Amino acid sequence: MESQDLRKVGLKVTHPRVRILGILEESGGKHLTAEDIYRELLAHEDDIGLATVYRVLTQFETAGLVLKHNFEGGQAVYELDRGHHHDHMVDLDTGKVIEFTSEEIERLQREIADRHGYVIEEHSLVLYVRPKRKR
Amino acid sequence: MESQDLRKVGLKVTHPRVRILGILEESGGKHLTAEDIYRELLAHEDDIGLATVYRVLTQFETAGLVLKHNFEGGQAVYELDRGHHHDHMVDLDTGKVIEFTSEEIERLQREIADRHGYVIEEHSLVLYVRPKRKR
DNA sequence: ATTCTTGCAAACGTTTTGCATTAAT
DNA sequence: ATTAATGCAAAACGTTTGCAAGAAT
Repeated sequence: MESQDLRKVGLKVTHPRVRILGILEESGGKHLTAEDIYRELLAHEDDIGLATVYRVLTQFETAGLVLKHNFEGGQAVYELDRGHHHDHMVDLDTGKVIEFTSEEIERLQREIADRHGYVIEEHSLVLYVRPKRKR
Repeated sequence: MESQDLRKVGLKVTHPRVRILGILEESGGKHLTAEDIYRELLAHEDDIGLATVYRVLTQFETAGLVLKHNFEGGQAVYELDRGHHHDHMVDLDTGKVIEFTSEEIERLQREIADRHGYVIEEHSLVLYVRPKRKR
C-alpha cells in the first residue's frame, strides 16, 4: 500500500501523490520526465496539473523516495529510489538508460576525495555510449 | 595570438570572439557561466550582447575550443579545453571546482561499457563533496 | 561585393510561484 | 476547524532565434 510510504515520510495521502507514486512504481524502473508522468495522468483522466507533478516530484526527492537526474541538458528524469545505488550509461543512439554499479569505482572516488581533504556527499557518473561495431 | 586559434578553426576574427576567448584564457582555468563572461564584458565597456556570448560559446564548443558542463541543474559553465581530460569535484559549501584525473577509473569505465557491448563516446563524473571534519 | 556576425527584442522550453479554492486530517 | 495541497495562470529562468544593421574578408 503506497499510502504507508507517504505517511512514513510525513506527506498527506492525496490523490495526486498516490497516483504519481503508482506511476513511478509501474514504470518498471524506467526514467520518467515530469511531462511523461503528466501525460500518463491525462491518459487516465486524472485532472492533475503539471505544476502539481513538479511539486510532488520535488517533495518525493526531498523525502528520499525518488532520485532526480539531469542527463543531457533537456528535461530532468525521475526514478524511484529502490535503495541500490547505481550509475548510468546512456545509449546515444536510442536514448536507452542502462544502470550499473562498480564498488571498485566507488572506492577510487572516495580515495580521491579523501586525498583532497573531502568526503563525498553525492556523485554523478554517466557514460554516454554507442554500440560497439560488430566484427 | 588568439586570432590564430580562431582562424585555425574557421571562425572570423571578430571583436566579441577575441574578447571572449581572452576572458576564458585569463580566467585561470575557472569555470565561467555565460553571464559571468557577459558581466566581465560589461565591466570593460564592451558592448557585446548576451545572445552573442551564448552564440560564441556554442561555436567554440563545436570547434573544440571549450568544454561545456552542466553541473547542478542551474547554468552551464564553460572552460577552455586545454586537452587534458579531467573530471570534477564540487565543494558544496563554497562552490569551488577541483579538477582531477584517474586513469584507473577511466579504465574501469571502459571495461564496464565494453562488458555491455558499448564504447564510451563521452562521460561525466562529478563528485559533490564537503570538507572532511578536522579532528 | 559577398558572406558572416552582431545586437536587440521576442520566443522558447522547462520549472517555479502566487493565490484563491479544495481536500485531508 | 485547522492545516496543508491543489489547479490555474502568470512569472521566472537560462537559452535560442529572427531579422535588420554592421563588420570581416
